[in-house]
Amino acid sequence: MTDLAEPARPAAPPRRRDAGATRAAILEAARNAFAATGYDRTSLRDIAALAGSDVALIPRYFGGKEGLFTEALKATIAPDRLRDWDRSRFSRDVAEMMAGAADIADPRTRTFQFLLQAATSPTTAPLLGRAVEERFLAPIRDWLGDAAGQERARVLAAIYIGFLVERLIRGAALEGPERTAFIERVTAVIDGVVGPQP
Amino acid sequence: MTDLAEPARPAAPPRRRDAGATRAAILEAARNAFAATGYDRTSLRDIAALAGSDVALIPRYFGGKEGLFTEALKATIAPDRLRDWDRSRFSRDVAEMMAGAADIADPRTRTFQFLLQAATSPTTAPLLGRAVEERFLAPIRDWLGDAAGQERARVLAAIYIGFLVERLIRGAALEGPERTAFIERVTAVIDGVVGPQP
DNA sequence: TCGACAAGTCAACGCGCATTGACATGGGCC
DNA sequence: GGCCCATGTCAATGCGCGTTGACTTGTCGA
Repeated sequence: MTDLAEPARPAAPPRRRDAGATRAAILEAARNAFAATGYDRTSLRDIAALAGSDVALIPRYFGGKEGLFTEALKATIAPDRLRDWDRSRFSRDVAEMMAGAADIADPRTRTFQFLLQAATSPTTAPLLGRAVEERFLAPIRDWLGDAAGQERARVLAAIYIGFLVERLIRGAALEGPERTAFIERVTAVIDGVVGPQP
Repeated sequence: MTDLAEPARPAAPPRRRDAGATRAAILEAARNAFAATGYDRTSLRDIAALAGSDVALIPRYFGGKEGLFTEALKATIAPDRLRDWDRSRFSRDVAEMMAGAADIADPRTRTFQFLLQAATSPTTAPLLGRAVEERFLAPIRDWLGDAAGQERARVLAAIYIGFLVERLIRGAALEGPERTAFIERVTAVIDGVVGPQP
């Protein structure tokens, strides 16, 4: 984590004493750090350094590491929704997204990594279940808009999750003809589930 | 982890000095413990207690925690059954396996949990990647036995992982018509990837 | 039977961690 | 302008971890 910890924010506006801003900075740093390295391998010292803050503030503001984690999880689950996809390009868009590098810069990758970390803990797994329902299943279901939408949405979500995990494991991005073939294949698979573009 | 550590093996035959058996007991305990709580949250002391053994033996026999984990992974991802599968029933078999994956008593569930845990820790993800390539992708690739085998195997692996995650998140086992519909859908998806039965 | 060596035990070390409490200090309010 | 509480700093504490090395004990071949 030391590589992440160093620069913090080189020429940041010298934040003055502002508990709210400090809290927010810590929370943002926590979301990134937890997503990148997981709960156990992320130390409060890392987060504090990343936020340009002091370690001791974290137990004080969030009641401890676990408190910070749950709050970061809430902040991650809550806000944005699935963007509006063009249905005629849906499967190909999704396939290309999946083929993309394990790009840490992509906020979707970060979010997903974070959520998946949460899935392995019995205490946070229900949170993930709710997040998936809210962020994936419901929008896709509405979007499919037919009777079988529920179950097809679930299959689609599973495939989506599967490819993201696969990317997580491999680390490297797909390139060249391998990438092309991959996209073709995934497009076909998704079309098989949601139906080809009408 | 203390709840796991206590009983060890109540009325087990008093194992005498046998390095092979001790090694095996440690490995078995490690597979369970890693699957249940993940790499970071599992201590060697937990594993040793679970195996009714001593902590110091683990670095000695396995070269350290990572060595133990790698070996446990290898023991878990065994390609043994794959070659026995009847190709004409392949997709349906896999689909049914996925439908039953939430059953805690099923040893396959432990495998799933183990893999998911491994995927979400940055330390273990590369180890998992190597193990999956060697023990999962390569056999399936050979089994499919055509030029596109590599990429289809990867797609299949991703789908497999995705459904296991989905099952783990939801927790409850599938029942009745929901289960039937699930199996039908997954079978169709897999057929779409590996090709329908020839 | 007995000695040698493998197998198992035990205590200790160093390390990194989260957390604590005592201390310094800035800035809004009278 | 000066108090005083919210805000931030710092050093110290205790704990659990993986790992090490010196030790004891069982077992098997000569």
